[in-house]
Amino acid sequence: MDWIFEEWNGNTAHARALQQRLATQVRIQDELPPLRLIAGLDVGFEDQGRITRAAAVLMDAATHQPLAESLVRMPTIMPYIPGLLSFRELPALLQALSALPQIPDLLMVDGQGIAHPRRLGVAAHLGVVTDLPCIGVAKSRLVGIYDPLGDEPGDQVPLLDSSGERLGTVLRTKRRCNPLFISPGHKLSVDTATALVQGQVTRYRLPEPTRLADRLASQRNGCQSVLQHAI
DNA sequence: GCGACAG
DNA sequence: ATCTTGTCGC
Repeated sequence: MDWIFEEWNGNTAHARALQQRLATQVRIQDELPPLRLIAGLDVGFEDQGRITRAAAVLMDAATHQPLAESLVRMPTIMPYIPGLLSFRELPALLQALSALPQIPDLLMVDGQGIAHPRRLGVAAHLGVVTDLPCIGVAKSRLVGIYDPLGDEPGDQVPLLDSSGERLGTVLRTKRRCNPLFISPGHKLSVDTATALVQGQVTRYRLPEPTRLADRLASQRNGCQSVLQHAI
């Protein structure tokens, strides 16, 4: 259990088995408590990947304004392996989340939710571990099939399992930009997750929470605060 | 066996 | 993800 957060022992079979057990705890539901605070989360790297940086940005859900932010750095514990991303990023993400001054009502993570080979993408894993509503906002596809989608912002098509099961939504948020792959991580449904993401999109491809977290976690353009009054 | 493959 | 300049288009 904790072995994977300590020192990566190369046992991918064990990691996959753990994912299958945790996927059992993912809850997909329509009801969602009133939300005032959303946290956007993302991870970046420094020193050629040896250092992992995780950023969390606390947002006012209604105004899209950042209220607080946190940035943590720690040694990278394992390499990137498709399907096992959460084990690589979760430790840092949990630290960044706990460093926020308040507990958010909803999390939006850069990566997949249940649109994953074993239904436990990083957003689903983080949701189960924290027991908070969580949405996966990925910039590209890991699994699933989908039909071509329109060019207008708001256009969307379902992301399906090979057996036709609904995994998420392929959503166009901006013209001439590749679509986003939205999937529930925990405590919400595909439709709720999609609507909530759309509600946080302004003029950019990414919804504000993950857009700001991405900006903060990224090594490029230095480590700038995303808080307005901080400039 | 061959390709696909979040970040 | 990250290494990197200019460049095409709104």
